[in-house]
Amino acid sequence: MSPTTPGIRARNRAAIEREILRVATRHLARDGAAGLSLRAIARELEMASSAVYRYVPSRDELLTLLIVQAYGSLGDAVDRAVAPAVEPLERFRVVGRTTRRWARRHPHQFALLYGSPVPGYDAPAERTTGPGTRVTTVLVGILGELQARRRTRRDPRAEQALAGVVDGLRGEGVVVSADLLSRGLAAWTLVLGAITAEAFEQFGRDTIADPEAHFEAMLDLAVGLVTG
Amino acid sequence: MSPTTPGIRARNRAAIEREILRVATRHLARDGAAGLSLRAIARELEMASSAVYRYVPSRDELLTLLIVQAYGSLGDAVDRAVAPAVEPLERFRVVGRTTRRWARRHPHQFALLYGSPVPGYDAPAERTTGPGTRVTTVLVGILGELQARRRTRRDPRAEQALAGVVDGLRGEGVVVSADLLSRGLAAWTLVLGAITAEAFEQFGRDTIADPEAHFEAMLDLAVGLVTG
DNA sequence: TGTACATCAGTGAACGCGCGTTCACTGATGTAC
DNA sequence: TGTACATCAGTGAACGCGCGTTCACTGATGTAC
Repeated sequence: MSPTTPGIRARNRAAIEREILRVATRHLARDGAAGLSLRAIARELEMASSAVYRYVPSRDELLTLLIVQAYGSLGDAVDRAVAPAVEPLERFRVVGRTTRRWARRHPHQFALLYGSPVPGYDAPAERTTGPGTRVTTVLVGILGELQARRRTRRDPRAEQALAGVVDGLRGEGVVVSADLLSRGLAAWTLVLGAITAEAFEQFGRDTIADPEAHFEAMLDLAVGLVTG
Repeated sequence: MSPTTPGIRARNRAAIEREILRVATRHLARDGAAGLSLRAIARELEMASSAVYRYVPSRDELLTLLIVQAYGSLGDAVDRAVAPAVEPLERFRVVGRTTRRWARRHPHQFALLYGSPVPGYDAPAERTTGPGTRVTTVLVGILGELQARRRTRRDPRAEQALAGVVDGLRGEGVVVSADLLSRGLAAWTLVLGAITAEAFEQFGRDTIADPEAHFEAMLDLAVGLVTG
């Protein structure tokens, strides 16, 4: 057996690793991050709780894996939904709608990424920031396109607030003025805020009669922020 | 002793109730809602853990008290900061700034009110919605004033999305069009979203060079949403 | 092809921890006559 | 003013639960010669 093809042990290993992650994802979806328990996962897989440690070094590591996976799931959904040919402002709407739909389908995952920090856990930045920037990258691409067909306005305060980011983006080949970036951030903050408000019921249950229509209204106003 | 003046037992009781709430508030501020523990509070007050049950019927009840208290604390801060005479748009800014300052000073309280739900606990609506509407009331008042000096625009989608709310407000003596209410909700969603993003580091640590300037920029754009 | 050894998966018991809540009980404080 | 009784605060032990993690050990799988 050549060393590149994995033996059955390695394949079993990979299969069980997937099983663990699958069950963990289900538990996360049902009970939330705070309720995630290695023992419960082991019980469901009918292994001794100690056996899980052959595959996952600790509960915190597992949480990190789940965060990475959640970012991946959201990133995939957005990438699938966004067709690059479409007009940038419409693309922005699609990103917003897709993120909202994803959040509604995976509320605990959404809370894990965008909600209060999990008590007793802090995400290792070096492993979660990468997967976390995929949606941001799409949004920044949209801003870059918008900038190209726009005359640059100066906004000294935005330049101060976002010093460094504008330069950083230019280093990645995206030219965006501080003014437009500030507006883009506001637009996305509004969209994410609307999703958060809905997910966490910040305005009370059943206050808003038609959540879809309300979200579309928020999207329009968000678009107005970047075009204005 | 007249029945209206409380005896020393009652006064001791009230004092100890305050003590418990004080310690609970400190623990909440330090460890967050998920880490709140009756036993830990009892330990700090040097009483048996069972003794706490003479004052607080359960952990969930205590959490409810803390939520009510947090809403009160935020409401007080906003009321203190907002002088009714001031121009409404400036008042909106003051509400935003005050809420942000409060959130930065009380991050765990903020998470309790506006973050992910506490696992295993759901707030009894009949006791938390009242205290939770104080900031909203101020905002609605601002919208009412703005409406008075504005010609009403019709927005059928907003009317559909917010059916009931507009009528409900009118019942409380506040006349706001669905269009303006929708814009006001967007503005506040943007402000709250910006505070949330900062509190939960949604855009990564240290991405924004000058958070104060950034927040002011968001406030300006939020104001633009209601005037636009 | 067969044998000796190394690697690995998985077990079961244990450590040490913390939690919410209940319950029978003691002793002090208040109340009614 | 004094006495009998009721109320209340507080105790300490216990129940029952769950958790993350470690460790010595068994038996199967893979590897080198």
